[in-house]
Amino acid sequence: MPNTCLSLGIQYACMMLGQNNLDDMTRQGQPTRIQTLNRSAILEAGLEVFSVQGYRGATLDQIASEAGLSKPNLLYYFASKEAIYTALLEGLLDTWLDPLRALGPGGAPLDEILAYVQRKLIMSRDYPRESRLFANEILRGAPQVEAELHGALKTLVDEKAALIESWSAAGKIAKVNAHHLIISIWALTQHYSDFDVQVRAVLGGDDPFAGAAAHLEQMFIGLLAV
Amino acid sequence: MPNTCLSLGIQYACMMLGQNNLDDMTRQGQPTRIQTLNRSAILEAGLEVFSVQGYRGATLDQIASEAGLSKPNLLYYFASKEAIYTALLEGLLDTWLDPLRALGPGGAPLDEILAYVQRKLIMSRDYPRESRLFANEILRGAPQVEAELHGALKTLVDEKAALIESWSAAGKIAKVNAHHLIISIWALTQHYSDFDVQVRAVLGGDDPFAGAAAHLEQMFIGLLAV
DNA sequence: ATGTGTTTTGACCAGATGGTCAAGAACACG
DNA sequence: CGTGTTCTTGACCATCTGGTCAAAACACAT
Repeated sequence: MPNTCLSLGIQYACMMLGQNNLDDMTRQGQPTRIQTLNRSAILEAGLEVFSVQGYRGATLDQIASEAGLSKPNLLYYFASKEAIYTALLEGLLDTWLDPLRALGPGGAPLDEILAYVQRKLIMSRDYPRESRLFANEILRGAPQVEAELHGALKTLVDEKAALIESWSAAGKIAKVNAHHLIISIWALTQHYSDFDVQVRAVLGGDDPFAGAAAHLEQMFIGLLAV
Repeated sequence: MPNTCLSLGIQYACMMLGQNNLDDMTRQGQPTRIQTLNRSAILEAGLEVFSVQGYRGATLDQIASEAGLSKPNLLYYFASKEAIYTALLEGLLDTWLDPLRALGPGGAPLDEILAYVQRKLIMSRDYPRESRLFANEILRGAPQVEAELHGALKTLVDEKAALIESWSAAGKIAKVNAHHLIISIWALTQHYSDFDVQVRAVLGGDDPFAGAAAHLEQMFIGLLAV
């Protein structure tokens, strides 16, 4: 049943761009066990390949072989190379911002920020491929996520920056430029995943993340303590 | 004179891999005016394209068109795509480390480090393409420069880290992990070029580098002042 | 076991891509 | 001007790459 458009009588779905056969099916009900399995295998493989090679550098053959599927089979589950990439990016920024969302007025200001730094560092340690995928996308000029950067990202950052600056103004932490503070937290934590091979070369045998946790804590205490 | 190997009687040169015609010529004397011009136009174009697209993502056609030359003409000056890329990377790490080399026992310890931070930030501002080229290479796993990372880079960093730790031990600056200090300087400064589009999205209209200079100074004074 | 819908794949295609080559155009220089 | 060298390019090639398709293989409910 290659041409679902006509054989199933759901032509309307085929008017939408970027569709593949599966989009029709999933619209009708739960994905099958095999669909769940293979789609996630493809996304996993795509993450592996895209995060190292970037969008243009990655090939469907690499992804297919990494996923243990044939290339036509890939394209049975995703309409195109771009669809795989988009599926990966979709929601990634969202997940990436979760640690920042958790920063709130609940605890002591300094502790809130230090906890954010550590959460972000742990994400770099545990999800380096996601970090690199994102880094590749930004290096290219963020063609796929630029809208989100100016939308969701900026909104959230502005909100959290306001909170931090209120702490600053109240004398609970040192006076800082809150936007640059947030940027510097990203820079410092993501560097340990994105530049992993350089960091490890420089450190010799030491585990980067143990030393990083201590160093970053020291940095932000020095910057923010009053 | 396409086949220089036989027509000039310098077969020995052709035994070396990666040679092109020009390598034979330049071996014999000064490059001509046109050679100097075109080679640098190609490197400039290659920098422009590789820094955004990465090695695999860049195409000879893009580079040729950016350089205002035909593709066969590119390959008259460089033996292959890889040769262009290698020529760009060659020496880049070296240049990249110049600011660190300049860090020495001459001035007041804190000033030396702060000056290094500012030099590095200025390089990010003035040479963002070089920074991104390097970032792309590292993200890929540094296939072309891994040897240099473990060699020249590590040696220099170890040397400067020892100097910084001697300052630390003498109580002239706070006690810090000097390796992580250097890494954090790289992370913070390079982030402003590599993640430029994200930084600008978050900051709105503000010039990133003005704010960055102040923020980084504040960070490292907070960390290092005794 | 049979039939229906799902999943998989070998063969194929068009366009892109890195690279070659022979011949012509431009140049340097006596 | 003439001539040997340097420079440039149109046409071409093999391979890679994203993507298509029809048919075969499979899963599974009845």
